Amino acid sequence: VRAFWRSVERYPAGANLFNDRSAGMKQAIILSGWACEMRILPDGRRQIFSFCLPGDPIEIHPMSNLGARGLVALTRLELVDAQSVAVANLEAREAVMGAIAEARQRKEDRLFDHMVRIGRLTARERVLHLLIELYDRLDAVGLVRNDGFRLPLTQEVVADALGLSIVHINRTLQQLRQDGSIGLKGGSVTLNNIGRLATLACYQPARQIVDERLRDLVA
Amino acid sequence: VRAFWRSVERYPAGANLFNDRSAGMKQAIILSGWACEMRILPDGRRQIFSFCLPGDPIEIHPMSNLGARGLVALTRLELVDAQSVAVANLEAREAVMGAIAEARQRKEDRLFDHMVRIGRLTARERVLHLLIELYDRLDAVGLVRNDGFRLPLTQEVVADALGLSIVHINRTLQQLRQDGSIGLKGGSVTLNNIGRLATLACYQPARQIVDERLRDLVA
DNA sequence: CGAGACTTTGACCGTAGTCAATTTATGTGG
DNA sequence: CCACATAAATTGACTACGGTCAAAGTCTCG
Repeated sequence: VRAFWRSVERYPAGANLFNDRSAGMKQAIILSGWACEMRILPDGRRQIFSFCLPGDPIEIHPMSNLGARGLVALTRLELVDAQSVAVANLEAREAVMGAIAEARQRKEDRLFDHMVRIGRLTARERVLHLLIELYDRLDAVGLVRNDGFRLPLTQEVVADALGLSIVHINRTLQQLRQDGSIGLKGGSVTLNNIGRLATLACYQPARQIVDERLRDLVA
Repeated sequence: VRAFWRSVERYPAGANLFNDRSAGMKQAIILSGWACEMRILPDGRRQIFSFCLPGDPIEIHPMSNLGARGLVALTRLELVDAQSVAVANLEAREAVMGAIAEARQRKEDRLFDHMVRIGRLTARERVLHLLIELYDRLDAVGLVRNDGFRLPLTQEVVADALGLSIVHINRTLQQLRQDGSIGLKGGSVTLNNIGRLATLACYQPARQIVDERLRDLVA
Protein backbone atom coordinates (compact mmCIF):
# COMPACT_ATOMS: atom_id res chain seq x y z
CA VAL A 1 0.00 0.00 0.00
CA ARG A 2 2.94 2.25 0.71
CA ALA A 3 4.29 1.32 -2.70
CA PHE A 4 0.97 2.32 -4.19
CA TRP A 5 1.11 5.84 -2.87
CA ARG A 6 4.74 6.17 -3.69
CA SER A 7 3.95 5.38 -7.32
CA VAL A 8 1.51 8.27 -7.70
CA GLU A 9 2.66 10.80 -10.27
CA ARG A 10 1.37 14.35 -10.58
CA TYR A 11 1.30 16.59 -13.61
CA PRO A 12 0.18 20.19 -13.97
CA ALA A 13 -2.55 21.23 -16.39
CA GLY A 14 -1.17 21.50 -19.89
CA ALA A 15 1.59 18.96 -19.40
CA ASN A 16 2.56 16.72 -22.29
CA LEU A 17 2.59 13.15 -21.03
CA PHE A 18 5.29 10.87 -22.34
CA ASN A 19 7.66 8.35 -20.88
CA ASP A 20 11.11 9.86 -20.56
CA ARG A 21 12.51 7.13 -18.35
CA SER A 22 12.68 4.24 -20.78
CA ALA A 23 12.02 3.34 -24.37
CA GLY A 24 9.02 1.27 -23.33
CA MET A 25 5.38 2.11 -22.96
CA LYS A 26 4.06 2.75 -19.48
CA GLN A 27 0.58 1.80 -18.32
CA ALA A 28 -1.09 4.05 -15.81
CA ILE A 29 -4.50 4.79 -14.36
CA ILE A 30 -5.94 8.22 -13.73
CA LEU A 31 -6.72 8.85 -10.08
CA SER A 32 -8.00 12.38 -10.55
CA GLY A 33 -8.12 15.01 -13.26
CA TRP A 34 -8.79 14.94 -16.98
CA ALA A 35 -6.53 14.45 -19.97
CA CYS A 36 -7.04 14.16 -23.70
CA GLU A 37 -5.47 12.59 -26.75
CA MET A 38 -5.04 14.93 -29.67
CA ARG A 39 -3.10 15.95 -32.74
CA ILE A 40 -2.03 19.39 -33.89
CA LEU A 41 -1.79 20.01 -37.62
CA PRO A 42 1.10 21.92 -39.17
CA ASP A 43 -1.13 24.98 -39.55
CA GLY A 44 -2.28 24.96 -35.95
CA ARG A 45 -5.65 23.29 -36.31
CA ARG A 46 -6.22 20.82 -33.54
CA GLN A 47 -8.28 17.66 -33.22
CA ILE A 48 -9.00 16.02 -29.90
CA PHE A 49 -9.58 12.29 -30.22
CA SER A 50 -10.71 11.31 -26.76
CA PHE A 51 -11.01 12.44 -23.18
CA CYS A 52 -9.37 10.49 -20.37
CA LEU A 53 -11.27 10.60 -17.08
CA PRO A 54 -10.61 9.42 -13.53
CA GLY A 55 -10.48 5.65 -13.51
CA ASP A 56 -9.38 5.38 -17.12
CA PRO A 57 -6.29 3.41 -18.04
CA ILE A 58 -3.88 5.32 -20.25
CA GLU A 59 -0.74 4.42 -22.16
CA ILE A 60 2.23 6.70 -21.87
CA HIS A 61 4.48 6.25 -24.85
CA PRO A 62 8.17 7.02 -25.03
CA MET A 63 9.06 10.17 -26.90
CA SER A 64 10.79 8.22 -29.62
CA ASN A 65 7.53 6.48 -30.33
CA LEU A 66 5.00 9.22 -29.84
CA GLY A 67 3.01 8.17 -32.81
CA ALA A 68 0.28 10.23 -34.25
CA ARG A 69 -1.35 11.34 -31.03
CA GLY A 70 -0.22 13.27 -28.04
CA LEU A 71 -1.52 12.86 -24.53
CA VAL A 72 -2.06 16.13 -22.70
CA ALA A 73 -3.27 16.95 -19.19
CA LEU A 74 -6.34 19.19 -19.22
CA THR A 75 -6.29 19.72 -15.46
CA ARG A 76 -3.94 18.85 -12.67
CA LEU A 77 -3.53 15.11 -12.94
CA GLU A 78 -2.80 12.25 -10.58
CA LEU A 79 -1.74 8.91 -12.02
CA VAL A 80 -0.73 5.56 -10.61
CA ASP A 81 1.38 3.07 -12.41
CA ALA A 82 -0.79 0.12 -13.43
CA GLN A 83 1.86 -2.29 -12.13
CA SER A 84 1.62 -0.86 -8.64
CA VAL A 85 -2.13 -1.24 -8.64
CA ALA A 86 -1.78 -4.89 -9.48
CA VAL A 87 0.90 -5.35 -6.84
CA ALA A 88 -1.12 -3.54 -4.20
CA ASN A 89 -4.06 -5.85 -4.89
CA LEU A 90 -2.19 -9.11 -5.20
CA GLU A 91 -5.22 -11.18 -4.33
CA ALA A 92 -7.37 -9.40 -6.93
CA ARG A 93 -4.62 -9.02 -9.47
CA GLU A 94 -6.48 -10.89 -12.18
CA ALA A 95 -9.63 -8.89 -11.68
CA VAL A 96 -7.73 -5.63 -11.88
CA MET A 97 -5.97 -6.54 -15.08
CA GLY A 98 -9.25 -7.75 -16.54
CA ALA A 99 -10.97 -4.51 -15.70
CA ILE A 100 -8.19 -2.57 -17.38
CA ALA A 101 -8.46 -4.69 -20.49
CA GLU A 102 -12.19 -4.16 -20.64
CA ALA A 103 -11.83 -0.42 -20.13
CA ARG A 104 -9.41 -0.40 -23.03
CA GLN A 105 -11.97 -2.15 -25.21
CA ARG A 106 -14.67 0.35 -24.32
CA LYS A 107 -12.30 3.13 -25.10
CA GLU A 108 -11.86 1.79 -28.59
CA ASP A 109 -15.61 1.63 -29.03
CA ARG A 110 -15.85 5.26 -28.02
CA LEU A 111 -13.49 6.23 -30.82
CA PHE A 112 -16.17 5.11 -33.24
CA ASP A 113 -18.83 7.04 -31.38
CA HIS A 114 -16.63 10.07 -31.68
CA MET A 115 -16.26 9.59 -35.42
CA VAL A 116 -20.01 9.46 -35.78
CA ARG A 117 -20.23 12.63 -33.76
CA ILE A 118 -17.86 14.67 -35.84
CA GLY A 119 -18.81 13.04 -39.13
CA ARG A 120 -22.57 12.85 -39.08
CA LEU A 121 -24.15 14.81 -36.26
CA THR A 122 -25.20 18.46 -36.20
CA ALA A 123 -23.58 20.87 -33.78
CA ARG A 124 -26.44 20.55 -31.33
CA GLU A 125 -26.33 16.77 -31.48
CA ARG A 126 -22.56 16.69 -31.13
CA VAL A 127 -22.59 18.70 -27.95
CA LEU A 128 -25.39 16.69 -26.39
CA HIS A 129 -23.87 13.39 -27.49
CA LEU A 130 -20.55 14.26 -25.92
CA LEU A 131 -22.11 15.51 -22.70
CA ILE A 132 -24.13 12.33 -22.36
CA GLU A 133 -21.08 10.17 -22.94
CA LEU A 134 -19.20 12.07 -20.26
CA TYR A 135 -22.19 11.76 -17.97
CA ASP A 136 -22.29 8.00 -18.38
CA ARG A 137 -18.59 7.59 -17.84
CA LEU A 138 -18.44 9.84 -14.82
CA ASP A 139 -21.54 8.19 -13.40
CA ALA A 140 -19.77 4.85 -13.61
CA VAL A 141 -17.06 6.14 -11.27
CA GLY A 142 -19.40 7.98 -8.94
CA LEU A 143 -18.67 11.50 -10.09
CA VAL A 144 -22.26 12.42 -10.93
CA ARG A 145 -24.41 14.18 -8.31
CA ASN A 146 -28.10 14.54 -9.10
CA ASP A 147 -27.86 14.65 -12.89
CA GLY A 148 -24.89 16.99 -12.91
CA PHE A 149 -21.13 16.81 -13.03
CA ARG A 150 -18.04 18.96 -13.08
CA LEU A 151 -16.82 19.73 -16.60
CA PRO A 152 -13.27 21.10 -16.52
CA LEU A 153 -13.15 21.93 -20.22
CA THR A 154 -12.92 25.30 -21.88
CA GLN A 155 -15.21 25.87 -24.83
CA GLU A 156 -12.12 25.87 -26.99
CA VAL A 157 -11.35 22.31 -25.96
CA VAL A 158 -14.91 21.21 -26.64
CA ALA A 159 -14.67 22.89 -30.04
CA ASP A 160 -11.46 21.07 -30.90
CA ALA A 161 -13.00 17.78 -29.87
CA LEU A 162 -16.20 18.24 -31.85
CA GLY A 163 -14.71 19.78 -34.97
CA LEU A 164 -16.54 23.08 -34.53
CA SER A 165 -15.47 26.66 -33.92
CA ILE A 166 -15.34 28.02 -30.43
CA VAL A 167 -17.94 30.66 -31.26
CA HIS A 168 -20.36 28.09 -32.54
CA ILE A 169 -19.88 25.94 -29.45
CA ASN A 170 -20.76 28.95 -27.37
CA ARG A 171 -23.93 29.64 -29.33
CA THR A 172 -24.95 26.01 -29.23
CA LEU A 173 -24.50 25.88 -25.48
CA GLN A 174 -26.55 29.06 -25.09
CA GLN A 175 -29.33 27.52 -27.10
CA LEU A 176 -29.30 24.29 -25.11
CA ARG A 177 -29.40 26.32 -21.95
CA GLN A 178 -32.26 28.48 -23.16
CA ASP A 179 -34.50 25.61 -24.15
CA GLY A 180 -33.83 23.99 -20.80
CA SER A 181 -31.99 20.94 -22.10
CA ILE A 182 -28.96 21.55 -19.97
CA GLY A 183 -27.88 23.61 -17.03
CA LEU A 184 -24.40 25.09 -17.13
CA LYS A 185 -22.79 27.36 -14.58
CA GLY A 186 -19.45 27.57 -12.88
CA GLY A 187 -17.94 24.63 -14.67
CA SER A 188 -20.75 22.23 -13.78
CA VAL A 189 -23.30 20.76 -16.18
CA THR A 190 -26.73 19.31 -15.58
CA LEU A 191 -28.57 17.20 -18.12
CA ASN A 192 -32.32 17.60 -17.87
CA ASN A 193 -34.23 14.51 -18.94
CA ILE A 194 -31.25 12.62 -20.16
CA GLY A 195 -33.36 9.98 -21.88
CA ARG A 196 -34.99 12.51 -24.15
CA LEU A 197 -31.65 14.16 -24.87
CA ALA A 198 -30.10 10.82 -25.75
CA THR A 199 -32.80 10.27 -28.35
CA LEU A 200 -32.34 13.75 -29.78
CA ALA A 201 -28.60 13.19 -30.09
CA CYS A 202 -28.78 9.66 -31.54
CA TYR A 203 -26.90 8.51 -28.46
CA GLN A 204 -27.03 4.79 -27.94
CA PRO A 205 -25.33 2.78 -25.24
CA ALA A 206 -23.23 0.04 -26.86
CA ARG A 207 -25.63 -2.76 -26.09
CA GLN A 208 -28.48 -0.99 -27.76
CA ILE A 209 -26.53 -0.66 -30.98
CA VAL A 210 -25.87 -4.37 -31.00
CA ASP A 211 -29.53 -5.21 -30.50
CA GLU A 212 -30.49 -2.98 -33.35
CA ARG A 213 -28.05 -4.45 -35.80
CA LEU A 214 -29.30 -7.90 -34.97
CA ARG A 215 -32.82 -6.74 -35.68
CA ASP A 216 -31.74 -5.23 -38.99
CA LEU A 217 -30.05 -8.41 -40.05
CA VAL A 218 -33.11 -10.45 -39.25
CA ALA A 219 -35.40 -8.08 -41.12
CA VAL B 1 -1.20 -25.12 -50.11
CA ARG B 2 -4.36 -27.00 -51.02
CA ALA B 3 -5.68 -26.12 -47.59
CA PHE B 4 -4.93 -22.51 -48.35
CA TRP B 5 -7.09 -22.38 -51.44
CA ARG B 6 -9.79 -24.42 -49.81
CA SER B 7 -10.03 -21.79 -47.08
CA VAL B 8 -10.79 -18.94 -49.48
CA GLU B 9 -14.20 -17.42 -48.89
CA ARG B 10 -16.10 -15.27 -51.34
CA TYR B 11 -18.73 -12.65 -50.68
CA PRO B 12 -20.80 -10.57 -53.09
CA ALA B 13 -20.76 -6.78 -53.01
CA GLY B 14 -22.99 -5.47 -50.27
CA ALA B 15 -22.64 -8.52 -48.04
CA ASN B 16 -22.62 -8.06 -44.29
CA LEU B 17 -19.62 -9.92 -42.92
CA PHE B 18 -20.04 -11.69 -39.62
CA ASN B 19 -19.12 -15.06 -38.22
CA ASP B 20 -22.16 -17.28 -38.17
CA ARG B 21 -20.26 -20.49 -37.47
CA SER B 22 -19.12 -19.92 -33.93
CA ALA B 23 -19.32 -17.47 -31.08
CA GLY B 24 -15.67 -16.57 -31.58
CA MET B 25 -13.99 -13.93 -33.65
CA LYS B 26 -12.45 -14.97 -36.95
CA GLN B 27 -9.28 -13.46 -38.35
CA ALA B 28 -9.03 -13.19 -42.13
CA ILE B 29 -7.02 -11.43 -44.80
CA ILE B 30 -8.41 -9.80 -47.90
CA LEU B 31 -7.10 -11.33 -51.11
CA SER B 32 -9.07 -9.10 -53.43
CA GLY B 33 -11.85 -6.54 -53.25
CA TRP B 34 -12.69 -3.74 -50.85
CA ALA B 35 -14.74 -3.62 -47.67
CA CYS B 36 -15.53 -0.99 -45.09
CA GLU B 37 -16.39 -0.66 -41.44
CA MET B 38 -19.37 1.53 -40.73
CA ARG B 39 -22.34 2.37 -38.57
CA ILE B 40 -25.86 3.34 -39.56
CA LEU B 41 -27.77 5.69 -37.28
CA PRO B 42 -31.42 5.15 -36.39
CA ASP B 43 -32.42 7.89 -38.82
CA GLY B 44 -30.46 6.44 -41.71
CA ARG B 45 -27.37 8.60 -41.58
CA ARG B 46 -24.26 6.56 -42.17
CA GLN B 47 -20.64 6.90 -41.12
CA ILE B 48 -17.87 4.86 -42.66
CA PHE B 49 -14.94 4.38 -40.28
CA SER B 50 -12.35 2.74 -42.47
CA PHE B 51 -11.74 1.04 -45.76
CA CYS B 52 -10.33 -2.48 -45.91
CA LEU B 53 -8.12 -3.16 -48.93
CA PRO B 54 -6.41 -6.21 -50.43
CA GLY B 55 -3.76 -7.40 -48.01
CA ASP B 56 -5.49 -5.99 -44.96
CA PRO B 57 -6.24 -8.23 -42.01
CA ILE B 58 -9.83 -8.02 -40.82
CA GLU B 59 -11.72 -9.34 -37.85
CA ILE B 60 -15.04 -11.00 -38.43
CA HIS B 61 -17.10 -10.88 -35.27
CA PRO B 62 -19.91 -13.20 -34.32
CA MET B 63 -23.39 -11.77 -34.70
CA SER B 64 -23.97 -11.84 -30.99
CA ASN B 65 -21.00 -9.55 -30.55
CA LEU B 66 -21.29 -7.25 -33.50
CA GLY B 67 -20.39 -4.27 -31.47
CA ALA B 68 -20.78 -0.79 -32.72
CA ARG B 69 -19.47 -1.29 -36.22
CA GLY B 70 -20.50 -3.41 -39.13
CA LEU B 71 -18.18 -4.83 -41.77
CA VAL B 72 -19.58 -4.64 -45.27
CA ALA B 73 -18.23 -5.73 -48.64
CA LEU B 74 -18.02 -2.85 -51.10
CA THR B 75 -17.11 -5.09 -54.02
CA ARG B 76 -16.94 -8.80 -54.61
CA LEU B 77 -14.56 -10.01 -51.91
CA GLU B 78 -12.10 -12.87 -51.52
CA LEU B 79 -10.81 -13.69 -48.04
CA VAL B 80 -8.50 -16.28 -46.56
CA ASP B 81 -8.62 -17.40 -43.00
CA ALA B 82 -5.55 -16.06 -41.20
CA GLN B 83 -4.95 -19.48 -39.65
CA SER B 84 -4.60 -21.09 -43.05
CA VAL B 85 -2.09 -18.50 -44.12
CA ALA B 86 0.04 -19.28 -41.12
CA VAL B 87 -0.30 -23.02 -41.73
CA ALA B 88 0.54 -22.69 -45.41
CA ASN B 89 3.73 -20.80 -44.46
CA LEU B 90 4.82 -22.91 -41.55
CA GLU B 91 8.43 -21.87 -41.87
CA ALA B 92 7.51 -18.17 -42.00
CA ARG B 93 4.71 -18.43 -39.50
CA GLU B 94 6.21 -15.95 -37.11
CA ALA B 95 6.84 -13.42 -39.82
CA VAL B 96 3.29 -13.70 -41.08
CA MET B 97 1.76 -13.21 -37.67
CA GLY B 98 4.09 -10.30 -37.05
CA ALA B 99 3.09 -8.64 -40.27
CA ILE B 100 -0.56 -9.02 -39.37
CA ALA B 101 0.03 -7.49 -35.96
CA GLU B 102 1.82 -4.55 -37.51
CA ALA B 103 -0.89 -4.04 -40.09
CA ARG B 104 -3.38 -3.95 -37.24
CA GLN B 105 -1.35 -1.27 -35.52
CA ARG B 106 -1.21 0.84 -38.64
CA LYS B 107 -4.93 0.44 -39.04
CA GLU B 108 -5.44 1.95 -35.62
CA ASP B 109 -3.23 4.87 -36.52
CA ARG B 110 -5.35 5.46 -39.59
CA LEU B 111 -8.44 5.83 -37.42
CA PHE B 112 -6.88 8.96 -35.99
CA ASP B 113 -6.02 10.26 -39.43
CA HIS B 114 -9.63 9.74 -40.35
CA MET B 115 -10.82 11.68 -37.34
CA VAL B 116 -8.62 14.59 -38.30
CA ARG B 117 -10.06 14.40 -41.79
CA ILE B 118 -13.68 14.60 -40.80
CA GLY B 119 -13.10 16.86 -37.83
CA ARG B 120 -10.69 19.48 -39.03
CA LEU B 121 -10.16 19.43 -42.80
CA THR B 122 -12.15 21.21 -45.50
CA ALA B 123 -14.00 19.22 -48.14
CA ARG B 124 -11.20 19.66 -50.62
CA GLU B 125 -8.60 18.56 -48.11
CA ARG B 126 -10.67 15.61 -46.97
CA VAL B 127 -10.98 14.21 -50.46
CA LEU B 128 -7.31 14.66 -51.26
CA HIS B 129 -6.23 13.30 -47.88
CA LEU B 130 -8.30 10.16 -48.36
CA LEU B 131 -7.13 9.63 -51.92
CA ILE B 132 -3.51 9.93 -50.87
CA GLU B 133 -3.98 7.47 -48.04
CA LEU B 134 -5.54 4.99 -50.43
CA TYR B 135 -2.72 5.61 -52.88
CA ASP B 136 -0.09 4.84 -50.26
CA ARG B 137 -1.83 1.72 -49.06
CA LEU B 138 -2.48 0.36 -52.54
CA ASP B 139 1.05 1.22 -53.57
CA ALA B 140 2.34 -0.90 -50.71
CA VAL B 141 0.62 -3.94 -52.19
CA GLY B 142 1.49 -3.20 -55.79
CA LEU B 143 -1.90 -1.96 -56.94
CA VAL B 144 -0.69 1.43 -58.19
CA ARG B 145 0.24 1.83 -61.87
CA ASN B 146 1.91 5.10 -62.86
CA ASP B 147 0.38 7.32 -60.21
CA GLY B 148 -3.10 5.89 -60.64
CA PHE B 149 -5.27 3.20 -59.12
CA ARG B 150 -8.70 1.64 -59.36
CA LEU B 151 -11.20 3.20 -56.97
CA PRO B 152 -14.29 1.01 -56.64
CA LEU B 153 -16.25 3.50 -54.54
CA THR B 154 -19.40 5.37 -55.44
CA GLN B 155 -19.48 9.03 -54.55
CA GLU B 156 -22.08 8.17 -51.95
CA VAL B 157 -19.62 5.91 -50.16
CA VAL B 158 -16.93 8.59 -50.25
CA ALA B 159 -19.47 11.04 -48.86
CA ASP B 160 -20.38 8.73 -45.99
CA ALA B 161 -16.73 8.23 -45.18
CA LEU B 162 -15.85 11.93 -45.22
CA GLY B 163 -18.94 13.25 -43.49
CA LEU B 164 -20.07 15.26 -46.51
CA SER B 165 -23.07 15.19 -48.81
CA ILE B 166 -22.92 13.29 -52.05
CA VAL B 167 -23.55 16.45 -54.03
CA HIS B 168 -20.69 18.25 -52.39
CA ILE B 169 -18.35 15.33 -53.02
CA ASN B 170 -19.26 15.53 -56.66
CA ARG B 171 -18.54 19.24 -56.85
CA THR B 172 -15.29 18.87 -55.00
CA LEU B 173 -14.14 16.13 -57.36
CA GLN B 174 -15.06 18.29 -60.35
CA GLN B 175 -13.00 21.11 -58.97
CA LEU B 176 -9.99 18.90 -58.30
CA ARG B 177 -10.28 17.58 -61.83
CA GLN B 178 -10.54 21.02 -63.35
CA ASP B 179 -7.50 22.41 -61.63
CA GLY B 180 -5.55 19.36 -62.69
CA SER B 181 -4.92 17.95 -59.23
CA ILE B 182 -6.44 14.61 -60.02
CA GLY B 183 -7.54 12.56 -62.99
CA LEU B 184 -10.72 10.56 -62.63
CA LYS B 185 -12.42 8.44 -65.25
CA GLY B 186 -14.00 5.05 -65.40
CA GLY B 187 -13.39 4.22 -61.77
CA SER B 188 -9.68 5.00 -61.86
CA VAL B 189 -7.93 7.90 -60.16
CA THR B 190 -4.62 9.57 -60.87
CA LEU B 191 -2.89 11.88 -58.44
CA ASN B 192 -0.84 14.54 -60.18
CA ASN B 193 2.14 15.69 -58.14
CA ILE B 194 1.29 13.75 -55.04
CA GLY B 195 3.86 15.58 -52.93
CA ARG B 196 2.22 18.93 -53.52
CA LEU B 197 -1.21 17.46 -52.91
CA ALA B 198 -0.04 15.92 -49.64
CA THR B 199 1.06 19.34 -48.44
CA LEU B 200 -2.21 20.92 -49.48
CA ALA B 201 -4.17 18.27 -47.61
CA CYS B 202 -2.06 18.27 -44.44
CA TYR B 203 -1.27 14.65 -45.20
CA GLN B 204 1.68 13.34 -43.24
CA PRO B 205 3.08 9.84 -43.23
CA ALA B 206 3.20 8.57 -39.64
CA ARG B 207 6.93 8.99 -39.19
CA GLN B 208 6.80 12.61 -40.21
CA ILE B 209 4.24 13.34 -37.54
CA VAL B 210 6.52 11.83 -34.93
CA ASP B 211 9.47 13.91 -36.03
CA GLU B 212 7.42 17.03 -35.80
CA ARG B 213 6.16 16.39 -32.31
CA LEU B 214 9.68 15.78 -31.15
CA ARG B 215 10.69 19.09 -32.62
CA ASP B 216 7.77 20.82 -30.90
CA LEU B 217 8.66 19.35 -27.56
CA VAL B 218 12.23 20.50 -27.89
CA ALA B 219 11.21 23.99 -28.89
C1' DC C 1 -6.47 46.01 -8.60
C1' DG C 2 -4.71 44.62 -13.01
C1' DA C 3 -3.43 41.11 -16.56
C1' DG C 4 -4.68 37.42 -19.08
C1' DA C 5 -7.71 33.77 -20.09
C1' DC C 6 -12.32 32.62 -21.08
C1' DT C 7 -17.03 33.68 -22.53
C1' DT C 8 -20.41 36.16 -24.94
C1' DT C 9 -22.46 38.91 -28.63
C1' DG C 10 -23.11 41.10 -33.24
C1' DA C 11 -22.49 41.50 -38.16
C1' DC C 12 -21.33 39.34 -42.07
C1' DC C 13 -19.53 35.63 -45.01
C1' DG C 14 -18.89 31.20 -47.18
C1' DT C 15 -18.80 26.34 -47.18
C1' DA C 16 -21.58 22.73 -47.52
C1' DG C 17 -26.55 20.87 -47.51
C1' DT C 18 -31.09 20.22 -49.75
C1' DC C 19 -34.23 19.53 -53.40
C1' DA C 20 -35.10 18.47 -57.88
C1' DA C 21 -34.20 17.60 -62.57
C1' DT C 22 -31.11 15.86 -66.20
C1' DT C 23 -27.43 13.23 -68.08
C1' DT C 24 -24.51 9.39 -68.12
C1' DA C 25 -23.00 4.83 -67.07
C1' DT C 26 -24.00 -0.03 -66.05
C1' DG C 27 -26.12 -4.06 -66.67
C1' DT C 28 -29.79 -7.34 -68.13
C1' DG C 29 -32.89 -9.83 -70.98
C1' DG C 30 -34.39 -10.35 -75.59
C1' DC D 1 -26.06 -6.10 -80.38
C1' DC D 2 -29.96 -3.29 -79.01
C1' DA D 3 -33.78 -1.63 -75.72
C1' DC D 4 -34.90 -0.79 -71.41
C1' DA D 5 -34.39 -0.41 -66.34
C1' DT D 6 -31.66 0.98 -62.72
C1' DA D 7 -27.90 2.93 -60.39
C1' DA D 8 -24.60 6.63 -60.41
C1' DA D 9 -22.99 11.09 -61.66
C1' DT D 10 -23.90 15.84 -62.69
C1' DT D 11 -25.96 20.38 -62.64
C1' DG D 12 -28.76 24.42 -61.03
C1' DA D 13 -31.16 27.18 -57.68
C1' DC D 14 -31.67 28.11 -53.23
C1' DT D 15 -30.97 27.53 -48.18
C1' DA D 16 -28.74 27.24 -43.83
C1' DC D 17 -25.40 25.78 -40.75
C1' DG D 18 -21.43 26.96 -39.06
C1' DG D 19 -17.05 30.04 -39.61
C1' DT D 20 -14.64 34.47 -39.20
C1' DC D 21 -13.63 38.86 -37.37
C1' DA D 22 -13.93 42.04 -33.95
C1' DA D 23 -15.42 44.02 -29.73
C1' DA D 24 -17.20 43.87 -25.19
C1' DG D 25 -18.09 41.57 -21.03
C1' DT D 26 -16.63 38.09 -17.09
C1' DC D 27 -13.98 35.52 -14.40
C1' DT D 28 -9.51 34.14 -12.01
C1' DC D 29 -5.78 34.70 -9.68
C1' DG D 30 -1.55 36.60 -8.32
